[in-house]
Amino acid sequence: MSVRVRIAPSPTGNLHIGTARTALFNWLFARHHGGQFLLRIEDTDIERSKPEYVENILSGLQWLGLQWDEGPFFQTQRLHLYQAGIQKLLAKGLAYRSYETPEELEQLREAQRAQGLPPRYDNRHRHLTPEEEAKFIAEGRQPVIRFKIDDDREIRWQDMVRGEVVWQGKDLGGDMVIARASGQPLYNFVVVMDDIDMGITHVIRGEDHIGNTPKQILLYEALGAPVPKFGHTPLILNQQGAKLSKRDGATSVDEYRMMGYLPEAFNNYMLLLGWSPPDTRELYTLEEAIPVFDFDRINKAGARFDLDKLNWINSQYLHQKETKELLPLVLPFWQAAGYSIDQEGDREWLMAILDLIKPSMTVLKDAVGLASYFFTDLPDYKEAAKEILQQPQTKTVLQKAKEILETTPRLAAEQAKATIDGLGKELGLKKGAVMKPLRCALTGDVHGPDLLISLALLHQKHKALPRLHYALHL
RNA sequence: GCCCCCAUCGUCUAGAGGCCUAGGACACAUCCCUUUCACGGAUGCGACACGGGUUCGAAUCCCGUUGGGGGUACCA
Repeated sequence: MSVRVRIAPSPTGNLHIGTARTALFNWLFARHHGGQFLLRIEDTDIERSKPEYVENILSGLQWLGLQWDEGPFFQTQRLHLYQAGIQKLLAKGLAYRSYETPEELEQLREAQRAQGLPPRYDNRHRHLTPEEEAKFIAEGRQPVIRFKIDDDREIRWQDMVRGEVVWQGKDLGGDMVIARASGQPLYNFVVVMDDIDMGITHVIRGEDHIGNTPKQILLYEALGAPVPKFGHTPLILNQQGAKLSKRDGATSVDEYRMMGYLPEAFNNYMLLLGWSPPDTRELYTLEEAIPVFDFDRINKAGARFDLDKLNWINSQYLHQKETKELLPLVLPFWQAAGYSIDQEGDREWLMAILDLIKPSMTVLKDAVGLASYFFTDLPDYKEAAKEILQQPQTKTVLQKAKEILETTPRLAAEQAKATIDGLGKELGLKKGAVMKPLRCALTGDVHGPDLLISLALLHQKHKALPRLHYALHL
C-alpha cells in the first residue's frame, strides 16, 4: 500500500514553525517512500478561522517548497461527510444525544475539582429514557452528540517514534462530544472521518496530539476503518523549554521570511530539530534529505529553538549562493530601505557590492546595513569615525588621496591597491595609518568590508571625492 | 490534582552493554589569516540529573526519586 500522509493546519493563525516542521517531516516521509502528501485545512472552528490565515499557510508552505500532491481540502466544504458519519454512529448506538447545559458541566467540573478528582464527564445522559429526552427537548435544550467511551477499555498502539503507548479508557474523560449543539462537528471526529476518507496511512503530528490518539483509535474502530500508523514528533520549545507561543518572539514562518532567512536554510534547521543525520554532516537541502530521512532517527525529547544555529545555517547557504542568484533576493530589501537603484544599469555595480558584503551577511536583511554607505550621498558618520577624522595625520592622508582621485577618473580595485600603497610609501606611513582615516572618511565607520574595493566602487559613482572633501572640512 | 511523554556539554545532538579518556555542530574563548569587521583555518572550554539494582562490565537494561514538557473543552 502506498504511503499517504497529510498536514492539517487550522487557519487560526499564520503558518506556525511547529506546523511547518510537521509539514516538513510529512513531506520528507512521503517523498522518501514515494507516497502522497496532502494538505487539509481544518476550519471547523468558524469563529477563529480566517481566510487570510489560509492564504498565509498556503504561501508559507510554497515558500518552503513543501508542495502538496492533493488539496487543499477544506473541512467546511465536507460537512455532509461528517453528518453521515454522525448518523452512522447514532444508528449503531455508539453515540447519543446529550442535553446538559454548559453551566451544568461547569458545576460538575467544579465539584470534581473540589474533591481533587480529575475533571471528566460522568456519562449522565448516556441512557436517557424517551420521557427524559422529551422533557429536555421541551425545555428547548439543544443536544450535543457524544461518542461512547468505555472506562475499562485499554487502547494501545505502536508509535513510530515512541514505541508502544498504552492508554486506559477511564483516563479519556468520559463520553466525548463529537458535534456541538449547533451541529458543528468537532476536531477529533472530523480528523478521523477525513483521514479515513482520504486514505491516510500514517498520521505524523506533534506530541501535543498524543492524548487525542486513543480517542481517535476508538473512532476508527467504531467507524469500521483500519487504524493508520501514528508518529508523534517532539515539540519545538522556546528558550525556556516550554511550548512555543506567540509571546516567544517570531513564531510564524512569515516573520523569518521577512527577516531574510532562506527557505532552504529554514528547512535545514527545522530538519535538525528533532531529527539527526546518519553522519556528522548537518547541511542538507530538501532533495538531499529525502533519501536519508527516516523515523528511526527522530528524537523523543523536545528541542529548543536556537536562533544562533539557524543564523549559522542561514549564513552558510547565503555564502554558498552565487551572487547573481542572491541579487534578486537582496534587491527587495534594498528597495524597502529606500535605496534608489537602477536594476538594469547598475547590475554590475550591485553585483560587486554584493560580492563584497556577502561573507558578512547572516540574513538577507543584513545587506541593508552593510551596503548603506554605497547608496547614500554621504555616509552616516559614527562617533568613533569622527574621532579618527579629527586626528592631525588624517588631513594629510585624505588630502593626498583626494589629489590622486581627482586625476584618476576611474579606478579598478587592483589599481586602488597600488595607489593606496604608493600613497603610504610617499607619506612614510604604515598601511593602517592610511587605511583607517580613509575608511572613516569613505564609509563613516571604523570597520567594514574591504576598503579598496569599496573605494573603487564608490569612485565609480562619483561618491568618493565628495566624501574626502567633506571629511577634510569636518 | 489526574493522565501521558521525556531526561548526554549553555543549545541541537551522536551513542542499540565493552569500540567512551563520551564524538560532532552552534555559541563562547584564544591564536593564525587580514588595514578593520566579517569569512575561512587551528586550538581550547564544556555533559551522561540523582539513588538503587541487573551484569565480569552500564550513558546504554530495570526500579525509584527529582526535574522538565504535553494533555486534561460544545478549540485545533
